[in-house]
Amino acid sequence: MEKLYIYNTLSRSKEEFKAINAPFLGMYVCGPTVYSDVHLGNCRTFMSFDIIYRYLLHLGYKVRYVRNITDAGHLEGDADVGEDKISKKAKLSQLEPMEIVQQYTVGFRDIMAMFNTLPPSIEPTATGHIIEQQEIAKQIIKNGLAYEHNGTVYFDVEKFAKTNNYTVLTNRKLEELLENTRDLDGQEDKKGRLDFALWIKAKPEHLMKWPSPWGVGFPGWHIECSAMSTKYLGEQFDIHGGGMDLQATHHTNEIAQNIAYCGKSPANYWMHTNMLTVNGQKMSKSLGNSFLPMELFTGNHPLLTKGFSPMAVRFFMMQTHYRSTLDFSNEALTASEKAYTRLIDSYKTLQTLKASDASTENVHALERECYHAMNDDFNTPVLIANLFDAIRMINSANDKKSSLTQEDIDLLNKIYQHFVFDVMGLKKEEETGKANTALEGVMQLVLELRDKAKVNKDFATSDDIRNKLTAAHIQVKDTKEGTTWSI
RNA sequence: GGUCCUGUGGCCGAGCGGCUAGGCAGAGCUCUGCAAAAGCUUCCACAGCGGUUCGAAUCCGCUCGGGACCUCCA
Repeated sequence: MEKLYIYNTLSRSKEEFKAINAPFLGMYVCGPTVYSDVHLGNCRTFMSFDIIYRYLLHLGYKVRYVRNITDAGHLEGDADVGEDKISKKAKLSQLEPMEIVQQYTVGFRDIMAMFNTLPPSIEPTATGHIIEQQEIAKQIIKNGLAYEHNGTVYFDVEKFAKTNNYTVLTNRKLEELLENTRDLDGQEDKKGRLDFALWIKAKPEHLMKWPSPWGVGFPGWHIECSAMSTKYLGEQFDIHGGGMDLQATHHTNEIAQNIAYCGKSPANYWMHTNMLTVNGQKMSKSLGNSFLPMELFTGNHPLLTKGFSPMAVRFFMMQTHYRSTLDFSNEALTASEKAYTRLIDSYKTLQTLKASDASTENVHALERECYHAMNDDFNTPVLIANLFDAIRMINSANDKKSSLTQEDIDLLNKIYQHFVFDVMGLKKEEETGKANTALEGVMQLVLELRDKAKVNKDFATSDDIRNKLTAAHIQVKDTKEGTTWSI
């Protein structure tokens, strides 16, 4: 079996993947902060890791995939002095913080399900692990790498950096970081300018707070991931992932915390997904250029001419490698939608193919190429290019311009099952149910009437029916085998 | 200011020393009552200038763009 290569941010190169304890595999991905609707950029990250998760499963690994829900501790504004995002939203909406959390967690899961991403094995929350976070903070203090001041616990970055490489993930020099860190207000309690909070003293008006050895407060943002990854995956596990924007601060601090806590760097492979851009600029909440998934599905957005189905969007995302920026536009989406439709239509054609005695195509080579693409750091764009070769084979055979043996047809079916449905997580978007059954009947009737007109050479009538169906978004195709329709 | 990424045809995007990426759009042909679909063929590239090399989109240098991170965001 071909080896799997993964780009590791730690080494800035592709490395052969070796699981610590195969076939078991632990993967942690930083999840969303549930204080507002997920925007499309988050979705891209989670879809990328969904493909990675699915491919690892396909390869036979027993993956424990942990993706947290940040429901406390993530601050608004400047480090350590801003307001907790969820508390703030709760105040604005006059709701309990946990009502905010519930609302957006449910919304997030709904959207993820629409995109057909598999749920993680464990989806732990920060508020559910306050004790664990305090325990880690205590141990880091005990180990001499954190200190308490006025009810807030800070991580001592400069002390840590004396014996450890604090900037493994970014390759920056500590001195430069120290020089360039902006002066922030209200942080006179810190010893070093790079120090970050493990535990933050709560002001009286703060809504989400818990008792601790240092007084009433709430956890810092970074420590939740250290606590939950350690709890569910152990002190060392295989893969840690997240968006690239988390690399320099969140993940850097997470590694420092873990090492300060137990002397071990948490993950062997750090994977970072690139950003979604709009007109070349990062799509982000703060820039106000973000898209909500629902706006995309309905087409209710100034930059869109129409709505796009979740599967078309998923396909669109996969046409770009996860480490490249993906520029988002109506035109690009439209192109992907058509390509996606061809991919699925071709699968339907495959089900009707008749086998020949001899084959003119090398389907085995194609399958190898598909694996080769995915083994090369999950290269979905190349995988898709290969799948379009499969489409060509299927359509050619359907047109009797080439031939496939039954074995080839079976293998093509297997390729579709493995790569299109299992790994890429695409699915046919055909509604089933009563409404659809009724529509089937109506369409059969309409097409019969049209066929009669055609037989009578009454093309005016047959074209009229077709045009009106087209206007109703029903496409009619006359093939040699008869007339087909699709929505 | 620092760290890093990036510049590929009308658009989106792979490739990262020699071998057609792919998709969408465009053109032609085949099929067809006409369409559509499908198939085949085809047009359109590697920001610029130098260098290394038998050979560079791919490596190196410079120039000019674009972006990310260093403050909240996946």
